[in-house]
Amino acid sequence: MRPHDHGDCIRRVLDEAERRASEDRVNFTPVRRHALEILLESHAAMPAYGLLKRLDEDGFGSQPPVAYRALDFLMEQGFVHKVERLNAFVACMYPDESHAPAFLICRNCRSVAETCVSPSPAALLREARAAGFAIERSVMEAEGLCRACAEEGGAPCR
Amino acid sequence: MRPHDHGDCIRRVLDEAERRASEDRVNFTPVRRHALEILLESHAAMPAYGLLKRLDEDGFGSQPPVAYRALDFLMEQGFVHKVERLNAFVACMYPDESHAPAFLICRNCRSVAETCVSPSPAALLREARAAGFAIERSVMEAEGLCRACAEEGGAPCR
DNA sequence: TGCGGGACATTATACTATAACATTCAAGGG
DNA sequence: CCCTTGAATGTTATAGTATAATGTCCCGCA
Repeated sequence: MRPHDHGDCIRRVLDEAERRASEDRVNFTPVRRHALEILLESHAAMPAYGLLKRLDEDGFGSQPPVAYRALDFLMEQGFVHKVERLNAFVACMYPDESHAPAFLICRNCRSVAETCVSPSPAALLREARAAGFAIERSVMEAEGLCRACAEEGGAPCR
Repeated sequence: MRPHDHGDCIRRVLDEAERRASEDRVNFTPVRRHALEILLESHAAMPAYGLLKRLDEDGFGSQPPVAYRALDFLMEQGFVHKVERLNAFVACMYPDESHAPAFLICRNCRSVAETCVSPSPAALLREARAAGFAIERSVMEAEGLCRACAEEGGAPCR
């Protein structure tokens, strides 16, 4: 992950989410908003039970459905993606664009860089058409080493 | 999934696995081989505990490590892939080629068609390079409706 | 013969996710 | 104003996925 002004980065996404939520008349409740804020704190993927722990500490309840319901909502709205490879969740960096997310997952520090590939890569679309398969969503997950971790023990990405 | 001679399909993959295993001097033990056979029975993804049940019925033991150890081996050797989206496993249809697997996952019948995309799609490689990220493996998972299920209640794919 | 390593057995436990049902509360129609 | 309705949340229980840790067996080899 390239260094960046993370405060800006959070604010930008949060504002966009706020805007989209009110526009779509969906209910951006405190627990949902706070869950998104927590996920935005870093670009690392966070497990559901990690999020739950944070939500609990902040007074939102301690039972699994608290976290999973917030996550379900945020994913439906496209504010959060699940990184299947890690069974963990990250805030979407492009909440304003329709896209098929692609993740660069660092196996060392678990940071997750999201880059969008076009809705679905052309090669895959071709294959799918040939097989008579109708793609509804797709995701790409690549595992490897991020720049910081490759630079030998460099500070973990933020 | 297009109709095909599944007997041939199984034999072909099993032979190739056998060949590769002896070539690489790895130990293709009965439980490992049988696990692969079970996964080859259909192109649907099978959960670890489903595989475990089958292995148990066939006399290979009933504890989770039985299944997970066999799966770990088969994945290391590239004979089996994990479909993260389903927490389930499928036999690889291209055990003789190095590839980044791409899955077309039917949300209705859970059939999984594997198609290989080149080691990593060009667009993603470009993004990764720009971010200083070194990709080690990647996978693409697309969800949708397979031909059989799209043809309204058609027989589930085999 | 002894040793080293891979495979397997066994027990226990950690982690991930959802089902099912009760409660609350706000918006809208009669 | 009251009632209905539905979304959001609270609460309890349980299902499903995966690994840790330790010990045993057996085979190849010095």
